Amino acid sequence: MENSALVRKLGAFVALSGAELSVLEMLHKRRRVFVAGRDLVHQGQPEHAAYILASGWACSYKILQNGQRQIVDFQIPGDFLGLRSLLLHVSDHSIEPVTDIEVTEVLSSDLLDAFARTHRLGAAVLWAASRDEAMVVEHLVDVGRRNAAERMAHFLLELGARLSLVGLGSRAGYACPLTQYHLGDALGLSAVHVNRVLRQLREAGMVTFRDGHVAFHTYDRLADYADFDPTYLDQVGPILG
Amino acid sequence: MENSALVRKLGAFVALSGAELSVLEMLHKRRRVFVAGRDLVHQGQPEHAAYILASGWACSYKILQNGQRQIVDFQIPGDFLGLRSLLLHVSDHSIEPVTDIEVTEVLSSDLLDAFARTHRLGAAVLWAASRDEAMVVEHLVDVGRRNAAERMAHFLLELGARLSLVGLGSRAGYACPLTQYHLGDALGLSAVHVNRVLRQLREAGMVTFRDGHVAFHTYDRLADYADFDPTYLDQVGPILG
DNA sequence: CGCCTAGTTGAGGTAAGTCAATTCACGTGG
DNA sequence: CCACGTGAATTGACTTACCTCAACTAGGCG
Repeated sequence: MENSALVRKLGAFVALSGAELSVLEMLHKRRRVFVAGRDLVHQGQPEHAAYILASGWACSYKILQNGQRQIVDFQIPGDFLGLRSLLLHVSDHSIEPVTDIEVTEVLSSDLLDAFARTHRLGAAVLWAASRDEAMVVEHLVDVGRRNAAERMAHFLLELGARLSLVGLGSRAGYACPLTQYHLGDALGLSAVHVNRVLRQLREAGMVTFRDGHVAFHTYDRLADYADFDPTYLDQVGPILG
Repeated sequence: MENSALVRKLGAFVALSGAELSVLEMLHKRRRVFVAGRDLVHQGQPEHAAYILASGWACSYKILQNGQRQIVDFQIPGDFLGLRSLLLHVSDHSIEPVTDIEVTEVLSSDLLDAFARTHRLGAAVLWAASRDEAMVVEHLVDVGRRNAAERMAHFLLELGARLSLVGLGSRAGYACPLTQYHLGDALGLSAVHVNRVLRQLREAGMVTFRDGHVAFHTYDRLADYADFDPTYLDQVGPILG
C-alpha cells in the first residue's frame, strides 16, 4: 500500500477505523519526486502543502545571516515534511532532499477537511507532531550539553532507532546517505571535527560510519556512552480506543 | 476572565464560536498553585494532566546522567505545561516553576473529549503545539550555530517578543525572574560565562540584565546583532474561518 | 585527463569551560 | 542586634574542546 508508512505511524496512536483509513487515503493522492540537493520548501515562503516522505532522506534546516546552517532534523520514510510550515502559514525553515526522494502531497485544505470529518485523525496528527517535537528537544539537549563525541554517538543511535521503527535499520547498523557536512551542520560542529570524532569512535571500537553505512560494533556500550534513552521514541499503543 | 490567556492564544488561530468557548471553559476548571523550585512534572513519570499557566514563569528541562541540565524552554502566562507529556503518555522531561505559579489543570480525558466535540479546537491546539515546536527549533539554532553573545542577545529578544504578545513586555524591556544559572542551562553555557557575556552586552550599550529586569537600550541594533527574525512568533490571523 | 566533491590529517588559534576567591543581599536564629 | 549560612553575581588565572586554515588523497564523471 502506498501510504502504509503513514498509516502505520498514526495507527500506533489511534486505532483507525475503516472510514478513517479511507479519509487518510484521500489525503495524499498526488505523488511527486524531487532530486537530491534542490530545496523543496524554502524559508520564508508561504506554504499550501505538506508532504509525506515515501522513500529517500530529507533534512529541514535554517540558514543564518552569516551563512552558517543548522540542520534541525532529518526525515526518513513515513515522516511529514513541512507540516509545521503548513500550520503556521509560512515556512520558518527550508527542506532539502538529501537523496532523490518520492513524496505524496497533502494539501492544506484536504488536511483541514479531514479534521472536520474525524477528530481522531486530528488527534493522531497532533500526536505525530508531538513526537517530532520530542525529537527536536532531544537534539537540543545533544547540542547544548553533550561534547562532540557523545553528541555524535547519541545522534547515530537515535537515527538508528528511528530507522528501525520503519524497518530500515537494526542494532547492527543501517544505510545512511549523509555526508560529514550534514553531520556537522546537524550537530553544530565543523566538518573537520566531525571527521576526527568519527575516527575516535571508530578506534574506540564502538561505531563505524563509512561509505554510506553506519555499523554499531558494541551497541550497548555505545548507548551507555551516549546516555541514550529511547523513551521519547517509544511507540506506546493507541490512547484513543 | 480566568482563561483569557489561552482563549486569546487559540483565538489567534481559529475564530472560536460561543459553543467552542464554553467547551474551552470547561477544559480547565481546577485551579492549582505550585511553589518555585519544586518540580511539577517529573521526567519519566506517566502523566494524566497538563496545565495552562495563569501567572508566573516555569521552565521545562532535561537532566543528563552526568548531572548537567538543559533547559528546553521557558513558559510564560498563557502557555501550556506538559501538553506533550500528556499526548505521549510519559513525560520525557521535567517542569520546574521558576517563580511561584498559578495554573489550571487540563485532564487528559477532558482534552480528548473537547476534540470530539469540536475539531476546530483540535486544530487550534495543534497550531499552538506547532508554535511551541517552532520556538524549540529556533532555540536549537541558537545553541548550535550562534556564539555566546549572539545567543544571549537572541534569547533575550525572543523572550521579550513572547512576553509582549501577552502584554508583559515591550521594546523597552521586561521583568525577568531568571537567574544567570537559568540562562546558562538554557543556552548551553556555564554560569560564569553567562556573566561575562552579559557584561559584554551591557558595556556595548545594547541590553542590560540586572535585578530581575531586562532593559533593551538599542533594540534595533541588538536585533540586527542577534540576527533576530520574529517571523516564527507571528500571530497570523485565523486560518479557520 | 582534469575537475569536483568527500574525506583525512596536521598545526596553531580562540571561545568557552573550570576552579577559585570575593562580594553582596537575604534570612534566620542566638 | 549581630553572627552565621546560603544563594546569586562578579572577576581573575589557567585549561581545553573545538575551530580555522591548509595541504593532501581518493573516487566519480564529463
